[in-house]
Amino acid sequence: MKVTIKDIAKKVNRSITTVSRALNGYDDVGPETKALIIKTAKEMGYTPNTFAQRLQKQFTDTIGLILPTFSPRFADPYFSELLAGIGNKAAALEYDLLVSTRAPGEQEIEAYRKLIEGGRVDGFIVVRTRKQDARIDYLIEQEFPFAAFGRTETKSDYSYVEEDGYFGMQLIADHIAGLGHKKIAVIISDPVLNFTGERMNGLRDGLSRHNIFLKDELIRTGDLTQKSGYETALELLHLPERPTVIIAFNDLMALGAMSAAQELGLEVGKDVLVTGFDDIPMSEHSHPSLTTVRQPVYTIGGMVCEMLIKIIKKQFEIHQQKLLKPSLVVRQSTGEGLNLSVKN
Amino acid sequence: MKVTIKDIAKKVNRSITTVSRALNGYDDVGPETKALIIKTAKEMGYTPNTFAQRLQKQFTDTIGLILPTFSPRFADPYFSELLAGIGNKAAALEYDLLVSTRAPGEQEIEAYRKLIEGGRVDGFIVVRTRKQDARIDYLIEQEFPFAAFGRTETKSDYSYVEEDGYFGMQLIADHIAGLGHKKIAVIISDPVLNFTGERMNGLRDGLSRHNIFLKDELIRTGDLTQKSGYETALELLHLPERPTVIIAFNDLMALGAMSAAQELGLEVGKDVLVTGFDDIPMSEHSHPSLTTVRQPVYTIGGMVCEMLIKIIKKQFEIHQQKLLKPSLVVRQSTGEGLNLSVKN
DNA sequence: ATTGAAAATCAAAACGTTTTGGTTTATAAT
DNA sequence: ATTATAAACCAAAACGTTTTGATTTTCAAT
Repeated sequence: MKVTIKDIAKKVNRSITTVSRALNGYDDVGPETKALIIKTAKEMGYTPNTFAQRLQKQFTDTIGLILPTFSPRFADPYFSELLAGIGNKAAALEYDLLVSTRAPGEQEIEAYRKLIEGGRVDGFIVVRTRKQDARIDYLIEQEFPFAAFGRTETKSDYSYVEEDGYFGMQLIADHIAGLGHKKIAVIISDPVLNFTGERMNGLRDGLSRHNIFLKDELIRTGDLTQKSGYETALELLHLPERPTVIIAFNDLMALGAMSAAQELGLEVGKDVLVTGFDDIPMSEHSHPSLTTVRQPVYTIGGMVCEMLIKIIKKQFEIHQQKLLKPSLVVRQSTGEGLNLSVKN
Repeated sequence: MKVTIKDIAKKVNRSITTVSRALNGYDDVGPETKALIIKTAKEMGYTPNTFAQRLQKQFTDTIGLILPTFSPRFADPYFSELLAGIGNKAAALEYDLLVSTRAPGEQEIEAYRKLIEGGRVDGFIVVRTRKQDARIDYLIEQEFPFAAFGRTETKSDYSYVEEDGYFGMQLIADHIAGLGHKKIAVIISDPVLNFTGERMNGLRDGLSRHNIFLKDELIRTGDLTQKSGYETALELLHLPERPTVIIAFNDLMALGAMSAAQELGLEVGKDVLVTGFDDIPMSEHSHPSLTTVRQPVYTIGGMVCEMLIKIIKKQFEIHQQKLLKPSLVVRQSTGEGLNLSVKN
């Protein structure tokens, strides 16, 4: 049988009020009773019943995270790292993390609604924001605490952490332009996602400063998986006028694109350059290694989590908005240090 | 303000008992009152307070998952797919999923203890079992419901789902032996993990049937990340008598090993064969594509989750133990269809 | 001796449900 | 007309906490 506050009260011959107050460090209980209570509580192995606490205190010490699963096979190193970042910070700050997975759409909002109405979480972390984001609209309308990883086009009055995709893509643009390439193909992500637009603008503006303009025909949309990167690149590389650069909007697609190029017998980094975005761990040890934009996902996860908890605790009244400057990581896929590899 | 059962009771002029019973489908409430109650509940947007329910009913409808994070950068597609499998099944069966991440060790058990004592979860899913698994020992001792993905060496009386690593590695052994290779290197995983032993035995036994015996020098331990696969393979390939096959204990390390080989100018699938284990999505679209053993992680996640929920609901008394037969997926990294790739 | 303030303690209410063990009302059977 | 049965309903207790608003005790100051 679980030990309750009542059992302790009986044992030390005090009221449950006193026990509760002693355990919660109030100063209106005598020093020796307090010591005694704390000692017996430990001896009896007392742990407070969370649900009773939460029912009474009207908050949950839990944050919700509903992962948008796009493809059926949701195998993304990016997300597991983000999750670890969020989860570890939450644990450090003594919060529970309630995780759900839901495909974008009607069901998704329903999942948010249920958690809110059931009083199950104190706030949400919203990830992978869309240009028009029903989740954010809903949460703002409900005045429910949340923090987002990413911005939206429409609303702006909420707390978020964002890496500057516009800036990141300019780094790529400068790098590629600096290498003298002009036939540039792009594998973008779903235009519905906010970062797609950001990155696209950054890329366009960056290239145009070097008088390079993208051809519509060379812009294709992938779904952020390696598979789609592979397939899209295959199409691109079969075009009569083959592009010499493929810029992918994330690493997974870039890795897929490299495979496609290699399968066609092209040397990546020479015959065709490939760039990614994210810098997942794989990108450092792929062959060739991938030039990409570093986004410290683990850290970002922690930041968003911390931000949300501060919001929940009302530790600041104006919304926090952090824009992180990513950095360029130049590797072999754009020709860096390729001469190092020698047969045997 | 949140709508409670009391508000509804007041509105329809019935007791809260009746409202509760109507909402829970008891048959001792009149048909029209029942209809009325259900209707007003919907109109007022009533959602029961989960904590009150749980406090009263003494169960939580929540399952716990504590992910063992080995490396600081926890970016593993395998785990995010597993998580999706578990999460979606949990949602389908109306259970919450409480996720924590914790490095193996003292703190880890502490995390289990806290969730149990606080009455926060009805059961656990234990993943990536160790040969001697303190988590499982603890849960058995506490008689707390759980289901594991993986077995242990010591205890056996509990429910689990396991893919047959012994069998899987025999498939690899037969395949490799059939190709006539003898200089075989292995990148194993941490010997503490249960599947390491299983797979090793399968590999040894499989190869010995073809009169092939592994050299100790060619057996190295990695940590399941791509990086360690890369580094270990580099060592192996620099050995005076270079192995012609590298068998890695998971796909991530295999992909790293391929990069290493390629960096040394070796052609994977010809100069050196590489195999993995898991069949993560990346493996199909790497270059060359990776020969591996398919493990349906998403499905397994769902199975373990379902199993646990059945245990919680006491839907069977003897422990369920499922051993899945994995299948071999032969691809280019062991020479399959390599002739297809043509320069331009 | 009385008063006042401070220290220590506690009974009862509250949080929002479900469950227990009824009671009331209507209807049918004697 | 009484009794038994079924249908519809409900008051109160319970789950395990925290909080509110006391009350009691102690002790110093008058």
